[in-house]
Amino acid sequence: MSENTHYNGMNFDDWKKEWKLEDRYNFRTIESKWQKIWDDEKAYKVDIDKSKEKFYALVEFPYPSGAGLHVGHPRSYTALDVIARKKRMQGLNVLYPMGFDAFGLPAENYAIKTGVHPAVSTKANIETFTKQLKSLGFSFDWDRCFSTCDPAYYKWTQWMFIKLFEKGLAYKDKIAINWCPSCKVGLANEEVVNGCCERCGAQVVRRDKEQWMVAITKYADRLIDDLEGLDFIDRVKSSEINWIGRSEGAELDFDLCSNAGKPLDNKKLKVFTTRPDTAFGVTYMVMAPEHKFVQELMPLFENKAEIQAYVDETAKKSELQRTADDSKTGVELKGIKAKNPFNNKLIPVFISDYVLTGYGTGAIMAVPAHDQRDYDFAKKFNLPIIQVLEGGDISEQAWEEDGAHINSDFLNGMNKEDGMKAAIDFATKHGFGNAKVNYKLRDWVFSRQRYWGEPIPMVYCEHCGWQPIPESELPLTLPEVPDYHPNDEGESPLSKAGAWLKTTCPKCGGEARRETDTMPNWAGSSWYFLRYCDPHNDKEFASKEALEYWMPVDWYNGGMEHTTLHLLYSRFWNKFLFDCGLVPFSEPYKKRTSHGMILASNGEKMSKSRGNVINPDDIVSSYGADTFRLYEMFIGPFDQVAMWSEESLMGVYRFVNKVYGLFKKVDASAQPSEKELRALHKCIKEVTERIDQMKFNTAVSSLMSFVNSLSESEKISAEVYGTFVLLMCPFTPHLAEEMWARLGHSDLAVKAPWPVFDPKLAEDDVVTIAVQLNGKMRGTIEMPKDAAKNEVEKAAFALENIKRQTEGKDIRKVIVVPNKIVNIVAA
RNA sequence: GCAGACGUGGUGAAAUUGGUAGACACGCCAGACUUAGGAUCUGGUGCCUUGCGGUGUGAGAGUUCGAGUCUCUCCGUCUGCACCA
Repeated sequence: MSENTHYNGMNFDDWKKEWKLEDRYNFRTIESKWQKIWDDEKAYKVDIDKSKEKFYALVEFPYPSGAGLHVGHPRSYTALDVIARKKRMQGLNVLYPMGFDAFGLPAENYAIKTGVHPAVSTKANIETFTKQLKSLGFSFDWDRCFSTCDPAYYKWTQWMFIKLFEKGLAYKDKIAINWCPSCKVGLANEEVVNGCCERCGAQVVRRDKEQWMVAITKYADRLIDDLEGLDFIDRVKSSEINWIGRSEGAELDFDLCSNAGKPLDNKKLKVFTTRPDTAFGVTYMVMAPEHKFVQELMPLFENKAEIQAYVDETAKKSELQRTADDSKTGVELKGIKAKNPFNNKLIPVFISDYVLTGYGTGAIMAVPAHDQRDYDFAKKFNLPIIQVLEGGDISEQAWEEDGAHINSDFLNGMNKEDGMKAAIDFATKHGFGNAKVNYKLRDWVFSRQRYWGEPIPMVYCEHCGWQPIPESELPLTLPEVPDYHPNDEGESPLSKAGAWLKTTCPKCGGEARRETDTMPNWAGSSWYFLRYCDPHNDKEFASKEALEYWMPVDWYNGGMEHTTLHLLYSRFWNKFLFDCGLVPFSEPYKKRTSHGMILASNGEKMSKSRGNVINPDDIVSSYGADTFRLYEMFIGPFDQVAMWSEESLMGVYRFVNKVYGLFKKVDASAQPSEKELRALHKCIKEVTERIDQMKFNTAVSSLMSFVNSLSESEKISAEVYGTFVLLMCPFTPHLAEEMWARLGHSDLAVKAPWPVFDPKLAEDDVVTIAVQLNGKMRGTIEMPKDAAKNEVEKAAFALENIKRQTEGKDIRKVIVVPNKIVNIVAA
């Protein structure tokens, strides 16, 4: 494209003449014009350039739903677009990519309803999303766009799964999983919200199933510890730490015995406790009803029927029912006792659903004096309560605070720290326990009984067990199936794929059967940021050179709701690849921020059912992309929830029009006044700083203030207006580009250098100093910047108000804070 | 219960981190103008008071010459996790 195309070869004055013909701000023409030019010129395409500093800005790629883009998406995308654009103008080599997280349930459910292949509907949705995103003028490098459902992409997702398998981190296990009876699919813990399916809201039940698992728990410590050096906002860090839930304590073995105290063979009840030092207060034991000992020891129990009935009842309960009711129920296992290894006392053993099978060992030592749950249980079943920590009134409730040890033999008198150490030492010495760290985090359930996901590249052979398919057979593409319904037995639609299922064992060559489960949609998003570095590579998932240049991500913005899902998974995944020597950094993201949700104007969540959804397309067609972008940045603090307001949007629209209209006053020959220059440089300073601090709302207010300050100017110099236009560019790139061209520039505004402020001009040379009397404001004085203290003091006392009110009073003290305030203390 | 965030006009919010509270915008009031446009422009707008002035950042106390900001106590809101031993 020739240099003059966007300027039609005209000179400045000709442009102005033509412009007069179109007095109104026609955003439709302007925006589509510049979008086409940026597209044609590939203005945002980047390549590795080692002479330049890189900057990798990332936003969470969307799931291309049939509903199209939501107003929440552009809040995040515009914010990082502003940052990316500014960094680009500041001379950095900026990677700002976009793609699609395209596997997932909605496309599959749509297929079940309509018979349309998910690949077809997904492709159509991606086209809609792409069009919508382009209409907003984001500076994505579209050449790097891909979808997680592209075989060329998921080939590598499968390849990485095989790596996980080879390193023993992916394994098949029969576990009680969270089963959604409505979606007919197993869910990861992270996908269960209040005992209900995150997607459909149905109550989740427990179900034993063979599942592929990924051993994320092996990385639990590193996922916590490595947060330390990262620039993540606090609530993200604390959520991750909380979710991983590390607690330090001990594992202790209690011998199970006959009523007479004779130990049963190989039946040691292992418990996890964070307070081994309270062991002298243990008065009974509790196992989860699912604990394997319950069935194994069943012949010994005197009340078999009662026990079995309780076990059955618990199994029927949903997670929600089980946690909603905190009244304590349970059954004693009559016929056995446990022996407390600290004092050899025999104590009763119970089963109760307040003990969870999934945490610790599925059994606890109960210390009713110092744990409210145990206390409630003990009261209900009339069990003894022995206080072992001083303090509180245990006739009322459990004492959960610290106190010196009592009734505890060799621990007596010790504080918590010493007691813990002594108790663990004792257990270790006598061989019944050791220090132990426990996590709430569970291994990642990686199987989904669904069609629209990456096939798990594994085959099962009678002789050789589970084997990965050879790398040469990747990608293992999704087969066609007659229909997409999962069945009630929890078999994936892939089980209907006929001939596809049969294959040979890569190890022995014998008959083998393919895995029919697919991966969760979190799989593809766990490494997409790596692929952006080198998206067309068909030899590797990304070249070492590209990864070394672009990684880590410098700034990643996304939703809070992904903190314990995608963010945690992808950090784990990256660490795993790092351990394999495949990526150069152990943490993928340097900085993580999170945007607040956009609510409807009444403060409710936007939803189809409430009918209060704002469609970005409507806003773009009524007000233009620039107004939309600028409004979303102005709406309020970026990290907080905001309410949609059409009135505020109008205010921003007026401002955009005003900036456009200001061109009328632009005069190529006008010299900027000092006042204008000062206002301009102050604006450059503020906008620059505030973008970096993510204070977009006040950055916009700086732009508005500057325009207000020009209201008295008859003529505006082209230089001042041009600089201002560049400051607008990250927010309103189309308008900026248009006005930049009209000023006679033949280069693109989006490639122009970011304005730099002159510190001398950015600060006022005359300051207004407040004058206080005994801390109360009594007036202001105008002084040159950095005026001498005595001058300032003199001016302060010269104020009428001060003269009058200090008359006859004793001046005790005068505090002068340079350029800020004078406070006179008088009595 | 645990963790995190927060509480400022009629509304969304600012406040250079201890120094003029309410920037910027919405709304409202008054006026100007018009080629009637989703108009635009000018001025005003925390509360009480005719004025002088007083008062004001959830409540209360403290530190300070000076507190929206720091400390303590209490009240309230939102978000995440939650029978996690």
